[in-house]
Amino acid sequence: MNAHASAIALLQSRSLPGLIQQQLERMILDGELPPGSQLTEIPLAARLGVSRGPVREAFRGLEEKGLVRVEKNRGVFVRTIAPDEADAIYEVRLALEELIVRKLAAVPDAVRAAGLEKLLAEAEKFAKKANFAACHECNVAFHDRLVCLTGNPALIDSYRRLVGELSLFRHQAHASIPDASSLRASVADHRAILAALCAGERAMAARLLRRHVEASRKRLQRLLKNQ
Amino acid sequence: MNAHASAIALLQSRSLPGLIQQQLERMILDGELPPGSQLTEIPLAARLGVSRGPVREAFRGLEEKGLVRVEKNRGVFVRTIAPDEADAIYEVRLALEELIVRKLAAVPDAVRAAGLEKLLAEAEKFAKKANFAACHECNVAFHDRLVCLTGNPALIDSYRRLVGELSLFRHQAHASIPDASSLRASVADHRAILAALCAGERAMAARLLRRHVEASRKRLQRLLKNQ
DNA sequence: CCGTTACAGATTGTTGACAATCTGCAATCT
DNA sequence: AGATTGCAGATTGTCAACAATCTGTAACGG
Repeated sequence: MNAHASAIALLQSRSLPGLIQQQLERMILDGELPPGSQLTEIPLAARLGVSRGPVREAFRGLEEKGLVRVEKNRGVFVRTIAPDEADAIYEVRLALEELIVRKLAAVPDAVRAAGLEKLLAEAEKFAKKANFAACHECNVAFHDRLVCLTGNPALIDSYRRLVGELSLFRHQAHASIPDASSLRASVADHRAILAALCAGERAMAARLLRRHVEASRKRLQRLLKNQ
Repeated sequence: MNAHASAIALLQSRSLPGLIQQQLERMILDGELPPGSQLTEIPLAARLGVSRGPVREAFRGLEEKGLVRVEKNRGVFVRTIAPDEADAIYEVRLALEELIVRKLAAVPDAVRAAGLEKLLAEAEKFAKKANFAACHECNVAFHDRLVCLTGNPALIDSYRRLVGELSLFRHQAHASIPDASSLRASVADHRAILAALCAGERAMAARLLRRHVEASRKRLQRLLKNQ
């Protein structure tokens, strides 16, 4: 009965275009559909076993979300992001991250109760095992957990959108997963940030986070220049 | 020929769903379609002289933009925003505004060259003439011009989205246009902020802006409690 | 009299078909 | 040979029809 209830809830909550959009979004963010590649309606609809209508509706949602670019009478393409744009996105992200730590440093108990150390421990485990994809996933999840802890829906939405676009840029730079040393540095940064937050040291947490984000930005920009 | 060229450009650039979305967006932000009201496909399609398909696509875009809420098999409704949510939105907006002034205070020449005084003078003129709708429009335009001056597309997008949602909340509170004294206070605030920006006084501009946004937030929250 | 159920109208969800547009290739002309 | 034109195939844009779902109403039974 529990399974039934959840199935019913799934059918009621998400419409078909919504599910298609979610699926495509995952594929784009995972890099299965690389930036610049075209999404053609007919093969996609056939592969998903639906008609073109719902697929087109999903496209509109993805466009508004900034993940695809629609060219009239030509087709829809996974969005490409110029280095300047990526820089601009990083700038906004930094402002939001500062808001996040400002809010979280005010509620250290909530941060401690969130069990973020476990996530970091997992990241370290993956790094040791050289499972860099999983490690990177943990690192992304860390930031997402932080923003979710703020409980501010507008902040969560805005932040996730930016992170998604940056993920796109990372794929475009053919660096879907950062290299091992970058990953380890990130995990260490996260540990320091978490410690500062749990101690309620707002200024320290903000400084660490700024350095953390800036380092990530520079790494990616340098990578793109070389390539 | 120039007219022809622009007509062609219009047809090429914007698709039919895009135009419908733009039109609906305007109507929602102008308060013609109040929060909570339903958008039914058939009458809308009939009124615009198109079929339901493009209208549905426009709905998806509006949903992703946070302007409507889609309930499966029930319909789409102009989004309503709870006071808590509005507060949360204000919080993010403030963080973005701080980024805006930080950036603009670094380029006072560009700010001076933007001709914002003219906009403020117009706002004052409208206030004197008791044309409060036009005055409010100028005030909104002032903020929009500021964010555009940053030249950061991600910042512009994020900011506009928040402002749109706040506009929705204002309509919902039956305060589509602030009262006369609020408007005049806003114009005065804008003058002070502009002066600080032109002088490159970053800290002063940030302080003024924070007070300005906070005042606006409190005004709206109080209004909603009374009503 | 109140709650339940069956039904009719209306609205949304999805589909397949048709029209308009684009793309690549081959034939033609200079 | 190189550029231009015309055409066939493929893809997108739009539409109208059909199926599924919801809403309000009226009949029915307790």
